[in-house]
Order: sequence, then C-alpha cells, then structure tokens
Amino acid sequence: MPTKAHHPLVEDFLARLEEKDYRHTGTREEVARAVAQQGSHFTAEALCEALPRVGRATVYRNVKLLVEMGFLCRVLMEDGELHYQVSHKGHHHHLICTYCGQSQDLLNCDFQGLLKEKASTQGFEVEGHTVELYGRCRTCASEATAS
Amino acid sequence: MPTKAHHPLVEDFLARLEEKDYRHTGTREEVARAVAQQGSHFTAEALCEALPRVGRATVYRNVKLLVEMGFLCRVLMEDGELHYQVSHKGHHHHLICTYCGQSQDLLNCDFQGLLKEKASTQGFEVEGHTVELYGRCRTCASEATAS
DNA sequence: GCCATATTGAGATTGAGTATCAAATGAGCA
DNA sequence: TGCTCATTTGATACTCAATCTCAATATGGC
Repeated sequence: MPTKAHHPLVEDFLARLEEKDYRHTGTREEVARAVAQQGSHFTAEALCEALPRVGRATVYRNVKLLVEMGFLCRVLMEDGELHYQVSHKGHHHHLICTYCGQSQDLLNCDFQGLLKEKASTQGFEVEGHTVELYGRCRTCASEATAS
Repeated sequence: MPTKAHHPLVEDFLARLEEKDYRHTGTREEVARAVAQQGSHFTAEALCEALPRVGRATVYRNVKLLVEMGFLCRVLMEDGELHYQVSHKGHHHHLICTYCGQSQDLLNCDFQGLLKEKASTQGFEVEGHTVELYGRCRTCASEATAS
C-alpha cells in the first residue's frame, strides 16, 4: 500500500514499527492516519466509527500500541470516560475544559519532586502519578466574563 | 430492624439519611456496615459479593449515595479500575501501593494553589483536579531494601 | 513466488454499571 | 394498631467498552 499522506505522526509510527520488528501493515497505517486526523481528544469507539472497514479489536490493539510507543496518551475525563489524544513527548498533564471539551497540555510543570517530598514524610516512595485538571480554557473563561 | 453494631460510619450515614429525608432502611444499614468492614479499598463488585442477599443495583445505588454524602471516595487504580474507600473528610489524594495494593491518604497537601498558578499562565482556570500517586508503601519499601 | 508467522476481523464473551417495573417496605397519620 | 402511599428494593434485561478466540489473511525474508 503506497504512502499517500505524510503526516509526521504516521511517518514516525511506521518508522518505530520497523525499529521494533512489528510489521508495517496497511491497517496500521490507516489507524495512524485516522488518529492524526482526530481533533483534540477522542474515544476508541470514535476511531472505530472513523474506520468502518477496520475491525474493532484491531483498532483497540493499535491504539494500545500507539500508547505504548508514546504517540498517544490517555486522558481521563471527569465522568470517568477514557479518551486519547496525540501525545507531546515527555511527561505532562492535561487541562480539560468542561465547557467546550477541548484539552490542552500543561507545560513546564514538574510535580514529581514535590509529590515525592510530600509522600516521603509518610514513608511512601512515589514511582508514578496521574494528574488531570478540569476547568475553563481561555476562550470559555473570557466568554463567561464578557456575558 | 435494631441497630446492632455501632460503627461510626454506620451511625453517621443513618443520621445523614434522616437529615436529608432519605428513608432509613435495613438494606442501607447492611450496606453501610459492609462498607465499614472492608479493608483499605474495594470494588463495588466485591461489596455485592459481601452482600449476597442485596441486589446488585441496590448496592450500586447505595454506594453512589455514600459517595455523594462524602462517606466514600473513588480511587482510580493504575489499570483504570475504579475502587472505593472510606473517606477522610475534606480534599485529599491517594497513595496507592502497587506492590501490596494498600492505599493511604496523602495528608496536608494542597496542590490547588500551585496548579491554579501554573495553569493560569496558559489562561486556564482550574476548577477541579484529580491526583493519584502510585509507588511503594513504607512496608513494601523496607522489605525491598532488606532483601 | 513460497513459507512461516504476525496480524486481522467477525463474532462471542466478559465485566461494570444502568434501566425497568412489579413487589416490598418505611414513616406519617388516623 | 392499622392504613396509605411514596420510596426503596431486587430480579432481570440491557448497554457499553473492551477483550478473547480462532480461522482467514497479509507481510517480510528467502
């Protein structure tokens, strides 16, 4: 199958597949391309709908692969639903707007040190953490102020 | 139905039910007692097993009630499974040991201010957040050191 | 092109949680 | 104490996300 689009995520994913001795299949490329076309965050189910010719199990398998390889990250919504979004590399947290639903990354923020220090006073060794922030994005906040 | 045990959680729950014009039923008391007897954290399903004579739907309904009233809080495990644990009142975070599974509360820790400040540099107004920490509790950490 | 094996897809299955609705129960009141 | 009626309960069906199974297919090395 010829490579049509040249989205960096698709390219990088295919390169990484080769690197790790996974096979480069047409289906994987399709999934990666669909992921790249999703806005902000999306559910695995939405991806399935965007890829009607690809089996549900395969979509889930490839999403898992993309997460393991760091191309996608999980976003936990306030109602407990699991979404995914294209990942900026490296550790970061999500700012999820509960008004418009958009998600952005919280940049330049290192809690690990603070968390470790706090937890160590109780003898606890922190190895990992999850942080999700909910509130209003800039646009929604200014709309609220304007009205 | 006579009140047999006098666990504070059970007592407080029953008092709050009255306060909020919910009915004090034998089933609610049973559920509260079972919750009080669970160690650390537990799933709704485990509660169902501990209460074979109570319907699954009723267990879920009462767990939801206990959460709304602040007697229970949700604990998100690293694999995404939802557990519950008896809540210390007030905002707090969880330290979840991935070795023995125990959970403890992270006390005296206020991130809200720091989080708000960081997020506001991106124009985001934080209204809520979730934080879960994973690692080794004191016991598991010292066992690892000893071996 | 051939082969061994990784990958895929249809469909069954699991598991958590919710909806339905008739029957049971609790609480106020006579 | 018994009546009455709204609340609560429980059996069951259902939904939804996600995983498992396994035969069919596609891939990459030779």
